[in-house]
Amino acid sequence: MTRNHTREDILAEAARLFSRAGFKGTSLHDIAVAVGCSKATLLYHFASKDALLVALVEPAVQELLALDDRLAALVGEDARTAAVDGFVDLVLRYRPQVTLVYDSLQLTEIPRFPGIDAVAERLVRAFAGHSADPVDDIAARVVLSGICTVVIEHADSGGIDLRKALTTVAERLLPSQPRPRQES
Amino acid sequence: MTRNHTREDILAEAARLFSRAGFKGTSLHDIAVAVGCSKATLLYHFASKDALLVALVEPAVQELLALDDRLAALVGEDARTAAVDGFVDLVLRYRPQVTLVYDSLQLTEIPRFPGIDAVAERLVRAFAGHSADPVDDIAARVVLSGICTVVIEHADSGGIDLRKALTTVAERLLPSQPRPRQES
DNA sequence: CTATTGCCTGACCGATCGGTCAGGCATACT
DNA sequence: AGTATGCCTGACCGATCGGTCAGGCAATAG
Repeated sequence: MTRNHTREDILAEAARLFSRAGFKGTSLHDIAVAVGCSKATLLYHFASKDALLVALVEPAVQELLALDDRLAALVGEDARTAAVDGFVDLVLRYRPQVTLVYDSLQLTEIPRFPGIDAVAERLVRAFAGHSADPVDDIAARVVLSGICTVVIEHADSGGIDLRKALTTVAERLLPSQPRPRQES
Repeated sequence: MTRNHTREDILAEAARLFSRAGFKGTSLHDIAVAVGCSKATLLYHFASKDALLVALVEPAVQELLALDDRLAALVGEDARTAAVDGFVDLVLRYRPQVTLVYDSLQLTEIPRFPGIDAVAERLVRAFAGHSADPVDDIAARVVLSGICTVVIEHADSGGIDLRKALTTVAERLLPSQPRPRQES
């Protein structure tokens, strides 16, 4: 009965509040009230506010790293398709975390995961089909970040399948014209 | 000599710091130190921290409203082209402000400008070429927000013309296939 | 000269922040 | 029985937050 469901409650409420008001915009007091426990309890389960943030984002980061591994084994058209599908799926399943990282911290905050920038860069390359054209690179960045923001802001404008719409959009922009495959 | 260049200095430093650490992540003390004046001076020139933010964002909002007016007079292909070109230009010229609004506040903050959401929605419609296809709507949102984020994060990856690349990307995604024009 | 006005400041205020700590209260073990 | 362990808490701490206020210091006006 006195299970450790409190820890999970804290994570859930923190995700909700962080993604709504941002990391700095949410106090430990806010979270404690939402969970229904004391502020000291938060700091019993998590060493600090930063540690809470890390615990929240960590599984999403792990999945991103796993996607990165999967992508490393693929080339050409398969690589881009897997990148788009995998990324859209990941971003949809971890929406609050994406909101958090994308809105609140971005350049600014404390707990940068090591090597995550390199992963993001490889993802961009995969989106661009490893093209050498700088416009393709920009296109990949627009689509990647655009997907994030749309998922964050999407409040269900008509009951369309967001996953399918996003992958369709990505496919429409990224590869369409026949392009000589190059490198890797 | 004792001109009011202090006010402008405050605005410039506030834009710099806000866009780097976010609105809540930047204190009046930080700004005062950067400007080289006292915190009280900030609050002499601006009624509050919020008022400083509003003063900072206001010209960009005015230009966005002006773009909205210009767009209202156009239809069809002209409307979308003007929307893309105008938006890219605006976002490039007001990069710090865009960073601010996009990163720090978004859903959360205080000084929402009235009717700005409607303007953004009309801009999305223009990007979508007023298509009824929900996928076109999603595409427009991806491109619009993607452009914002890319401009924010772009640290000059090779000396390409970012303006031209962005408009090219937008044109590539948005209209390409022949599409029956519908509604004004 | 005095008076007014605009720009600026140090000192201070209450509120809130993240974080610490000693201890309460169960349950489980010996 | 005692005692160890896990979960939780109220009270408190120093730091920092946005904001106020009385006054100083030019320059200009009369």
